[in-house]
Amino acid sequence: MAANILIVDDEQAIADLVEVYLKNENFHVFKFYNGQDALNCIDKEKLDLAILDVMLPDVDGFSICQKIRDKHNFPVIMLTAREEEIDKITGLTLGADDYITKPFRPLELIARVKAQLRRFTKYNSVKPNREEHLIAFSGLVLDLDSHECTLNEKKLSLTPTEFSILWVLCKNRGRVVSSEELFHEVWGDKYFTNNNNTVMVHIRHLREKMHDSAEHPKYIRTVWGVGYKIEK
Amino acid sequence: MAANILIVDDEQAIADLVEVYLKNENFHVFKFYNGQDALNCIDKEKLDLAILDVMLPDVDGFSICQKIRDKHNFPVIMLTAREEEIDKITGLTLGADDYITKPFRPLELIARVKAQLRRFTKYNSVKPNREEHLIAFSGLVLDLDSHECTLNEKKLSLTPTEFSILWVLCKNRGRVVSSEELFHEVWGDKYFTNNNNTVMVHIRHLREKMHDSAEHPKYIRTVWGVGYKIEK
DNA sequence: GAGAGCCTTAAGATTTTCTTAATAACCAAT
DNA sequence: ATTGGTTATTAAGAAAATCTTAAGGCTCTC
Repeated sequence: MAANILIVDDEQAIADLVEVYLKNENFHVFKFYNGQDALNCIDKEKLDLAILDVMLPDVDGFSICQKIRDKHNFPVIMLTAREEEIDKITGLTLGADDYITKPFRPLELIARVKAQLRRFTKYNSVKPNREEHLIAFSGLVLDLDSHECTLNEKKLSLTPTEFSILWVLCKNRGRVVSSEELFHEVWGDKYFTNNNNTVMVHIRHLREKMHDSAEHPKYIRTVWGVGYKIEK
Repeated sequence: MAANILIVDDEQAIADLVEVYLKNENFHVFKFYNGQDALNCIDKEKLDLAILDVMLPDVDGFSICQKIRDKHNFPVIMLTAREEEIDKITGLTLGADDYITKPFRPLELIARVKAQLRRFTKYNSVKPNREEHLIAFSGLVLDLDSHECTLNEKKLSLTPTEFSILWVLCKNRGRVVSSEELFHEVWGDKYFTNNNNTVMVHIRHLREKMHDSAEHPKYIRTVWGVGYKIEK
C-alpha cells in the first residue's frame, strides 16, 4: 500500500525512531523537526496520515491538525509525553483521531497507524490489504487487529511483549534476528542494556506457550552466537 | 446511503470535528467556516441535510435556514453553545428541525442526523437502510433510534455514556479499541487526560449490567496493555 | 431548590506482566 | 575432555495495568 506518512517531532531522536519503524513497514515517510516545515509539506505532498508531537517549539500540533482538517482531512495521531502537564496540552490534542503517549512500543505505533489508515480507507489514496495487519503461514496466524495469535487453529494467549517478539520474528522469517535487534524492535527507545537476558526469558515463555522447546525447535530456532529465527 | 450534508460553523475546530464524525459514517460533507460560502453552496449542490451554527459572523444560521426552507426544504439541525444567552438566539433557531447544544457527543450528533434523514426520506434522494442505526449480532441489539439495548431479548437500561461505549465497541467488533480511541469516540472534543480511569469505570458498569465480568468475559474482553474488544 | 440519576475522580486492592538474578545446561574450539 | 563464552531455566520480587468501590459534583426535572 505504501502510504505517505508525515511525522513531526522536535525531539530528533523520537522522530528518527518513528521513521525507522514506519519504513520497516514499507511506509513512505516525510519527517520534520519543526512545525513550519511540516505545514509547507502538507500542501505539497499527497499525504495519508500524520503523526504529530503536541508540544512543538514553533507551530503546535493543534494548528497543524487544523490545517489538515481544513483542506485535506487525513487521520492524525498525536504524541504526548506521559508527564506532560494537563493544562499545557488541553485543547492541543483537539481533533486528533488517536493519541499515543511516549514512551511507546514500536508495534503499538504501527498497529494504531494501520488501524487509522484502514478506517480512512475510503477517503485517501491508500488501499490497505489484509496482509498488512495479518501474518499467516504454516499454521501460525498473528492478527494485529484483534491482537490474537492462533497456532494450528488453537488460540494462544500472549502478553504484549510476547506478541511483539513473535511478530518481529515472523516478519523477518527466514532471517536470523539478533537479540539486540529484537530488543530494539520490541522495546524501542526505552533503554539500552546489553547484559540483560530479558529477551531470552520471553523467548522461553513463547516457546512454552507454543509447545516448542530450545532443544527440538519446531518454530523458534536458536542460531548460536547470532540470534533467533523462524523458518520460512 | 451517502447523503450530502452541509456543515457551517465559524469555529474551525468544531466544524472539523463534525466533519470527521460524519465522514466516519460515510456521509458526504460540504464544510464552510462562514455563512456566505454556505449560501452559495445551497443552490449549487444537491443537499440532504444542513448542520448550522446559529451564531455566525456574517450570515446567521437563521437566514440560511430560511433560504433552505424557501427553496429546497431539507432538514436543518442547529448548533448552539450551551452558554449562549437566550435572548441572543431566540428566533434564530426558529424553523429548525432539531437543535444540538455544544459540547455534544459524537454519537448524539450522528443519531440525530440519521433520525432527520429518515424522517425526510420521502422528500430527498436518500434511501436510509436499517443497518445505519441498528447493530445486531449474537444476542445483542443496539438501536440508535430508541437508544435501546437488548441482550438476549432482555432490555438493558444503559446511560448515554454506556450506550456510546458499547456502540463503539460493537461497531469495531473483532478489533481491539484502545482506551484513548474509545475516549475520543465517545467524549468527542474533550481533552484526553492520561491518568484518567473514567473509561474503566464505565466499562465496569457496562459489564455489571450485561452480567459480564472482567475475569470471565462473555462480551467485553480486556486485552492487557492494548485496550478492550468484543469478539466478532 | 430538592431529589434523582449520571458522571468523574481518587485511592487502594488485585491481577497480570516484566525484569532480575542465580544456576544449570549447552556449544565450539582447543 | 576442558574451558570460556553463550543460551536455558526457574523462581521471586518489582512494576505496571486494570479493577473495584465509594464519595462528591454536576445536570436535569419536577
